[in-house]
Amino acid sequence: MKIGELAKRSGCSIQTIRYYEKEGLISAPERTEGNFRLYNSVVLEKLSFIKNCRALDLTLSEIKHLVSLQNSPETPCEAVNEMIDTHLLAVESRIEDLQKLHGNLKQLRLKCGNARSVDQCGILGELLPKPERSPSGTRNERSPSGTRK
Amino acid sequence: MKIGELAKRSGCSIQTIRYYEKEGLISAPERTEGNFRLYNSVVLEKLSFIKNCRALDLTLSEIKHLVSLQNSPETPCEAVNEMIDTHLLAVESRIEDLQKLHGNLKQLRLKCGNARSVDQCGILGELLPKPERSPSGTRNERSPSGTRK
DNA sequence: GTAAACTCTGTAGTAACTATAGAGTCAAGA
DNA sequence: TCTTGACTCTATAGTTACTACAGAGTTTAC
Ligand SMILES: [Zn+2]
Ligand SMILES: [Zn+2]
Ligand SMILES: [Zn+2]
Ligand SMILES: [Zn+2]
Repeated sequence: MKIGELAKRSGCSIQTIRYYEKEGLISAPERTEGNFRLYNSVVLEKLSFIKNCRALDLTLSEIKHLVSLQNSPETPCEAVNEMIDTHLLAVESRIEDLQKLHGNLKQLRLKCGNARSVDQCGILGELLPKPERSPSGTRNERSPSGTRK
Repeated sequence: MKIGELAKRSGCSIQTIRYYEKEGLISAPERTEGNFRLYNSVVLEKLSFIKNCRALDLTLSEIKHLVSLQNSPETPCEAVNEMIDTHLLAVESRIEDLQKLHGNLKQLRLKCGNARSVDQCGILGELLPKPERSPSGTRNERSPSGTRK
């Protein structure tokens, strides 16, 4: 099986397969005389494993870690559980962030009806820095919520 | 005000400020004789606007678009509303994806108690490709759910 | 024999920064 | 005045997980 067929059968692109090889997620296969990669069906399972992990948003480095664990089958699997737990926490916190963001966007959207001109746009107005409205006692330390991923 | 002070006052890092300048989000300021950037307080407002937008996860290119809209204040602000609406949809869909992911991870986590060895780990077992269990009628087209951002 | 289809390596691009390296500028103290 | 330290400059590389070439070589079919 050459790389093109493997790509079709695995659902990974040719470049992705070569990339995984370069990153050490799958081992370098034999080559034909003409230097073409030659795969057997075992690599299909490895790619499937990787795809399953990627579908859970595990990073390649985490997957690499899991692969290396599989190569020492007698060690305890605690590390696996921890990785999933850590991941769960990250996903949960990301969801919370996005929900806050969603609320902010919803609220912002309400600030403007249609058909105004840009300088009267309620949304743009809201995004501008708050004018220092009160002459006595400045308190302006609020930084807008928001997170990245 | 030199760039260091601007960084402190705006909450953006020095490199970020220079990056925004390179990307055309803020205009290039005057320079001192020694070639140091010299800012006035107007740029503080621009940076604040950008930060507010970034907190809503608007991309730099979207922000650039908003900035350019601000420079033609008489055009209708429809485009602003559309941008926010599009954004809302993207955030909502991302949240849904993550909630699915979260469910999958939770379920996966249940597959393994502690203190097993790697080759008996329920989690790793679950991540491996499903063995073609039934001898009659192969049906294995299920691709695992999951999304990226 | 030749054209099409395939594969190879290596490089650059993506988003929004961050982190250097190596050089120049400026203010204050000895 | 010299020097030290803090600051700034540009340019470049790194981050993540790929994708998309360019330019070359290989294989297959007609
Ligand atoms: Zn993780
Ligand atoms: Zn509007
Ligand atoms: Zn957007
Ligand atoms: Zn386990």
